[in-house]
Amino acid sequence: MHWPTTPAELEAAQNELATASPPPWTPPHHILIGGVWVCFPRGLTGPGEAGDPAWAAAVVMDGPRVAGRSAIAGAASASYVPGLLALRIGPLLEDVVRRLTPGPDVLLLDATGRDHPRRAGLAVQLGAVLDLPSVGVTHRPLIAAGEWPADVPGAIAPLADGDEQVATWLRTRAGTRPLVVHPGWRTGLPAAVRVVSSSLAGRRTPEPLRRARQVARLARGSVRGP
DNA sequence: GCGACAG
DNA sequence: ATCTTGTCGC
Repeated sequence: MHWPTTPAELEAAQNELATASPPPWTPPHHILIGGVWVCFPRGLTGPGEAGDPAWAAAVVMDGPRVAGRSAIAGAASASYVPGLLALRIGPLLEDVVRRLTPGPDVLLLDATGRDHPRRAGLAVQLGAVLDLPSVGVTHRPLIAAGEWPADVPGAIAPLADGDEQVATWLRTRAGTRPLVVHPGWRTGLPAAVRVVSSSLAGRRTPEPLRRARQVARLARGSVRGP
């Protein structure tokens, strides 16, 4: 599988992914959890465009330890359009995760899964491309809706598109906005929530994502934005 | 028509 | 995503 380069091609790939039924994955007691992140120049505003400078980083964690990391400098392959995020950063994400050693058992990324116009957000697609269980974590849903959970760590509340639950709010920390957890490739809601909950390290954001963001920003360094 | 819209 | 400012808590 490779990355589509046009909206029509991506939509076709998403429609295919929406009906895929890969073997479900259940997290074992001890797993390596990966996180991947892409950052852009400071000062970049709006949806951006193809060719925007970009830095991607990935980390793999063994419990509290960073077992491996990778980073690359590259360019966005398209502007950002809701529902078509893969066109912008799909290739960068795949590239930087493939350079990660050791390889993770499951991958976290900032993207939706089934909370998507075609039920196949980037969290699903990247997992499929890499043949790796994946979980999406976002600040807000793309199209799903649902009331927030109680202000108690671990509390969840459904996010639905019509009558179908496609993701879940998860209160990772009291007094802070809940995150949206998206089942991705080979993961269901219980597995996705377990993976995220087990990687929090007392923070609002899963540690693999925080560390990947740190590494990406470090790679960006002091490069000036527009 | 208008607003909303993963990053 | 990124920026800015302000506020609160350790």
